[in-house]
Amino acid sequence: MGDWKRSHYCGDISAADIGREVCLMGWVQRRRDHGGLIFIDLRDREGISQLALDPDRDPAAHSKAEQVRNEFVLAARGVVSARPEGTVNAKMKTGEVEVEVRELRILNSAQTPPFMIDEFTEVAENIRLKHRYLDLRRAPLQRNLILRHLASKTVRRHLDDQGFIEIETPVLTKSTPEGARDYLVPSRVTPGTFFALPQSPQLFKQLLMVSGFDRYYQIVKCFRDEDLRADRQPEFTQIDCELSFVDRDQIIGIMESMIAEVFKATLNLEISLPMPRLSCAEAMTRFGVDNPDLRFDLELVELSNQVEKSGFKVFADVVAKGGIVKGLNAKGCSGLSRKEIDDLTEFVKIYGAKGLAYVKVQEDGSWQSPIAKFFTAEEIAAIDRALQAAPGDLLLFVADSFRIANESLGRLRGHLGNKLGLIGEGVYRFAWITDFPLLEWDQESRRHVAVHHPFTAPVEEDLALLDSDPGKVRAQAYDLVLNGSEIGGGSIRIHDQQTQKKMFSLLGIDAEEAEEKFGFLLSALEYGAPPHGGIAFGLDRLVMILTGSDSIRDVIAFPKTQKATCLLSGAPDQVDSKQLRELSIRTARPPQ
RNA sequence: GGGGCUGUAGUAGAGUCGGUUACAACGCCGGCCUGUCACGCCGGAGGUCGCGGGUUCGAGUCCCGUCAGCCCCGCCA
Repeated sequence: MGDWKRSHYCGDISAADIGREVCLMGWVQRRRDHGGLIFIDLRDREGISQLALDPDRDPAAHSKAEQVRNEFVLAARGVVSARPEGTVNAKMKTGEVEVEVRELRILNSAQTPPFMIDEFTEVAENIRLKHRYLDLRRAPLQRNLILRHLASKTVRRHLDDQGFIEIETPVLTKSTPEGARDYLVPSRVTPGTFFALPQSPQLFKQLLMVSGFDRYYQIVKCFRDEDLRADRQPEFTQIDCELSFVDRDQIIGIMESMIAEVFKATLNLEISLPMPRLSCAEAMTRFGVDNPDLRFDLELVELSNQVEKSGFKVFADVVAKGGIVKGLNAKGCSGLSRKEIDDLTEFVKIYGAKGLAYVKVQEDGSWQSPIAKFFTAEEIAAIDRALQAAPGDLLLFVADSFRIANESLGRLRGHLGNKLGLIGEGVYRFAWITDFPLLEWDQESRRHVAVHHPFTAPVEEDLALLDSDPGKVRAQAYDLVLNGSEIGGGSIRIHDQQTQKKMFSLLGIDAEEAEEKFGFLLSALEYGAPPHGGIAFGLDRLVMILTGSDSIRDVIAFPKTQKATCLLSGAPDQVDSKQLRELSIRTARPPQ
């Protein structure tokens, strides 16, 4: 660069700078060589400016420009000038002006990149990931990561304003039972033992409350060794918060105003507060899932009463055995083809449903359906009434256990919302989901498991039920759902040792194991633990929604593939046998 | 662990019923061009059809396996 100093970002020069001498540095987006005149579009993170090189005016700069290729790194000194009449480019932010280059320096050359650094070229994701540093040069990912920064910055400012203190917690910590599979790190100093990477800083932030920090937050990496999805990476970032001497509503109030500020700062959107709330039970009843997408209706209706005495054995038997029948009215969809309905049937089978019954409501209001013949006129009228059926509608039914009927039809609801175009662009619908059950019976392990986590406090008036009917106990837990995606969740925590011990025992963790795995927490609870609670938001998911991304990978600088590998660095990889010896590690199976 | 989709020049695609030398575009290289802006025109180079096996006189195409990427189920307190 010599003694040259950049004066402006490429995207930042405008008509106000006409006549000014500038120095730009950036990458060659494009060179247009007219034999005489050469134009170069120079790009940096803020945008693109056109360099004009005239052989008559500056022959030295012009001849240097002849060697330039895409993605070369240039420094250009010159004068901002108005483009001649008729050559203004209205599509460009800087399209009114150009830089008449007086001096040009090639700061670095570049190989032809494996794909074009532009917005027009679609590239397979494995190639993008292998050359991630080039993909990150492209405008969409630049935009996403800059917006992510803006979101983080807003969160920090808001929480600081609210008296939160940012405190770091260990990344090398202790593996504890419950929850996701841990990533483990062997200890060299204590052979045969392992650290775990945190699934969340849960216990440490509670200990910080015991320490009296009162309001803590951290934007922090968390690690879960589970299979990946479009919205799940093995390492992800949480906005992690914990507060003392507050109740659920205070936490919700602080957090929803934080989220509203993030929307204001990133999308310039006003979110109306307070955000709506739904009990978990109501969400299940109306939408079949505990993370409903509220951007469209298509509500589910339970029809067990209407069909339990019907001649349609599939429905009647399910109800007789304690299951339920639920229906949903796909308004105006009676025109769906047999193939399309078969596809919907396949869709619900993914979630364990055995089938999908359907009714097309004809012009005269009568049913066209394989199951119509099993129902009396009264039953048909009752079902029509419950579903508010009208000519042209398509009624869909699933009969199964409570869990499967709700989940399969609830997922189908989401699928139809997309397929039928019921979801408007730029619409954001929040809901706090509250009153989750504390515990859930797990068939496989024949025990109760925590719905949220083992440190969640029961609703006070349900405390007595802990002994008599633990499945009925509600938790002081809450999730924030946005457009059908869970973007955050938290709870009021247990702050007395006796309740915490009882909770462990309900989860089938005996006193000895509780002491071994969670002894440090149990001890801390004895030394004046304040009432406290908190929440954690998935920053990646939030930014995914803010940027309209289909994949979490598009909001993470260096993401992993579905097989949890990094195509850029080649991680994970074998290590030197000396490293393994030092760690007292021997592998049972060679890598394939 | 399971279900599904995809894989053809650097990139993204076409390739019919199995049949000659695998196409055109963008990019790349060379030439021409003094107001373009995803510049234009002319010419050129570039292929282990993911990999392995099988069927066949003959496979990019059919079959089996395998690898990789993606979507989903399970899993994710």
